[in-house]
Amino acid sequence: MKSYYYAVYEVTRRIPHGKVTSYGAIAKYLGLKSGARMVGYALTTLNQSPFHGIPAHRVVNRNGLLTGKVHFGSPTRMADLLRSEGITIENDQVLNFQEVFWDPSEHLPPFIPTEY
DNA sequence: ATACTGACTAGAA
DNA sequence: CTTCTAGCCAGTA
Repeated sequence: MKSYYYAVYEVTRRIPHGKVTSYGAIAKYLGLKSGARMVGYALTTLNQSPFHGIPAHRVVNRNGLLTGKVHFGSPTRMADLLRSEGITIENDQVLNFQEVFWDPSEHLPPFIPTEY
């Protein structure tokens, strides 16, 4: 497993309760060029990794769409988790996306690649 | 080793 | 406005 996977997990773990972020935002914070896809891939392996307490449901795509919901077992699991945190979901999409969006590069200290 | 597949996204057509 | 395309790179067959 590649090292930046851990970085992705760390960032995801720090998303505040009731907030969401996007794959691209995480990729940008980590300095992965166009690496949004890799972020999604890293989260895919989350199911079989030792990291289970990670709030992966707080990561959506740039439009606030719940693109990763198919990985949560039930079709409504991801949306339910988000709703339980006070986020409004309709049609698998975050309605108040702007308000609940949390940008890692604005709330976390600068990422240092050498620490992984 | 080659081919194909994605929890993506920005830009071109 | 809506597709389409390229770039991204680890897994799997």
